[in-house]
Amino acid sequence: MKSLSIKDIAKTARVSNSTVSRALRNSPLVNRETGDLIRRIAEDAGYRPSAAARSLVTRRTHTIGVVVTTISDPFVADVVSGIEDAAEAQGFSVFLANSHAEPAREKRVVRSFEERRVDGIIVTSSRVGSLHVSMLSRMEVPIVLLNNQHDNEAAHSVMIDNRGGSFAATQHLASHGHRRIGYIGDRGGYQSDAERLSGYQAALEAAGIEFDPALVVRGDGRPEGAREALGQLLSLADAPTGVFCYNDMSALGAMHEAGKRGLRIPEDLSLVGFDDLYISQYLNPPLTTVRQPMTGMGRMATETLLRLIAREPAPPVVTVHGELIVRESVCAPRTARARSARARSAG
Amino acid sequence: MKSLSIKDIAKTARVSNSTVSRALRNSPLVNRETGDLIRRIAEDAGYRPSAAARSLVTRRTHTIGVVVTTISDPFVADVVSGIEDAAEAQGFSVFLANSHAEPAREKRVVRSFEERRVDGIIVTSSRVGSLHVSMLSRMEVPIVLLNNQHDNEAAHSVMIDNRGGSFAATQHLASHGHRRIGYIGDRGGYQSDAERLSGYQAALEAAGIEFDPALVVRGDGRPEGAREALGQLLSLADAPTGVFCYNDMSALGAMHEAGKRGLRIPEDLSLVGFDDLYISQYLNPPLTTVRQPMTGMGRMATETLLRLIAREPAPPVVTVHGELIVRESVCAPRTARARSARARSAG
DNA sequence: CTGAAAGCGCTTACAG
DNA sequence: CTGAAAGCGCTTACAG
Repeated sequence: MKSLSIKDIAKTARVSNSTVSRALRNSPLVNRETGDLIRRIAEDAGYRPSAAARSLVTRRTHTIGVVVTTISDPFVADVVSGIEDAAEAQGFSVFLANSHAEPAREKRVVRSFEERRVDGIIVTSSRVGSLHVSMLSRMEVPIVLLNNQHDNEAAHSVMIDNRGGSFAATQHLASHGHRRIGYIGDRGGYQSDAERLSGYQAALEAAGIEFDPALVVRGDGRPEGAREALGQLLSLADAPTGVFCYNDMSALGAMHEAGKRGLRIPEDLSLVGFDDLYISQYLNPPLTTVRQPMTGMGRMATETLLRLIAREPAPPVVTVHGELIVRESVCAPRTARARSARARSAG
Repeated sequence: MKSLSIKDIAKTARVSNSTVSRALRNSPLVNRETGDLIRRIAEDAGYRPSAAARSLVTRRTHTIGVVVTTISDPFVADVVSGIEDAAEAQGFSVFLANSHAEPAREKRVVRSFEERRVDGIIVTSSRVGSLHVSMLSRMEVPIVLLNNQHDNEAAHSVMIDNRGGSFAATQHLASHGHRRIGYIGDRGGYQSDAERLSGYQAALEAAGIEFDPALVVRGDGRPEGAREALGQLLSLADAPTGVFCYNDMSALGAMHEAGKRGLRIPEDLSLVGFDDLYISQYLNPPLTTVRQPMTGMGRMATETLLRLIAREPAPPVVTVHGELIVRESVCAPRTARARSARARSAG
């Protein structure tokens, strides 16, 4: 039951622990034949060196801690997939922890990562919570933030170019002739939300469209909140004909709400999302959106982190640019007359 | 930089290491005041006991390893969320590893879990790969399989009642008057696929509908495969009016393909899924499906595993029953005449 | 090339 | 209630 130790291998190989240790790490200090013998014995016995014992002396655990709000979020899941792939490729294991944005939980997670002596930490799309600023910067290991929602000069980060992406999305709507363009934001999105709003405004300005604050409403980054937000937009006297949504989940909710109200996408309402979740291409209609390379960003975050762990230089901020993926949720707006006729018959 | 050890705390508290160790674990063997003092000193210093050092002597790491095919799968992500929540609640941390169903990767993952001396392992919806049978049963730690695709008597498991769920789904279609009911399976689904097929057949029989092998086609459990599979079904001379899909991802693909062909759901084609992914309620139309309590199943798997780790008795198999969630993707089939009329105009 | 020894940071009988 | 000592399973100067 009890697993084998280096001593057991040493005994059957009739050498010292030191030699076994060296042989197993393929040290050139060991005689070729002796090394081969030891490795064969270890292999046959199914010996597995204890990572705990090793890390106790090397002071490296080859583990990284990943904190997410919730792994149930498809965006987060993709990011984590990229993180794990990149980590595994370099012999690192990942501890995954949900924080659910609960301060108490975040504290426990950080404590646990400290006790486990993770070599580094990645924090994904952190919302409020206690993780910020002080707690993170007090930590002794490198930290990489991915799409974090608050400025944090203490840590390295991988960020999507929110402004550029939302500019492209909004411009796409404008280029189809939309003049009344709404924005459904995320009230919990902080920095991302502010930046996407700013890109939206810049695109309006570039298109010579006056910014109307009434066209900016906020959901919660999920379908439910977006449904309500779209409702507000549609109750406007001069409702938008196109809407840019904070993310695809919001666009999904908006699509659903529009359907409930008998509005067709894109004929009655054009919609653009942000993220390009896997499912977005299969929606009805397929969603036009700004692609975030989620697994790629997870990979980059890991690469930055592993570089920091190895005390190699790494860029403090890597900015990733989204790509507008044009599908079928945008078309030219209907004329006002056609719209009101339809509204009458639908009402 | 170097983190504090028990010695540092002992020194400033002017007691021995042993006493610090005891105080930190709230041992009743320590004088109340001394204990309080030690705990305060440790707290103020931000001391964190080394999990590695502790586990070296206790032979417990309070970690579990979780192997998934890919965390990008929304079903898997929800399961893992439940696993992590239940583990965290009991002071366990989780190592997450993608296997991507690659045998080489699976071997590395298992080796890594062995070296890290995880206290137990959960394997989710494992497809082929090398994890099965021998490799798993050789392991010295308890293992729990969740919706595993192969019989494995060596391990405990948490399973959805595939047969019951697909029976209900198929029966739901039959009860709406469908007589030509297709099944889009998952060619990589092994046991789950076989059981869902069996439930489908049982429901047909119960409804007095003769089983037609031509109505059974297989995708890959994802939208793409289902699109192709639906194409096969629709090319039949006597195409089905309703289709039960292996999972919601397949239903999403079928929905998309139907839309491309100008078929409306449910008027022209009724669809039922399996899983009840978060997004399914927001599809257009909202998907009727069999709910799998994914996070709950993750929790149960963890609870079973922790029980085994504690050497308490645990049920070898816990079967979870799905619930049919009726939404809007099923209605009565159109008459043959109406259908062919529409087919003509659409063609 | 090899081994004996010290030490990583804890826990836990054992003795007092 | 407290401490000295041994030991968990490794790695790594140090000496040969």
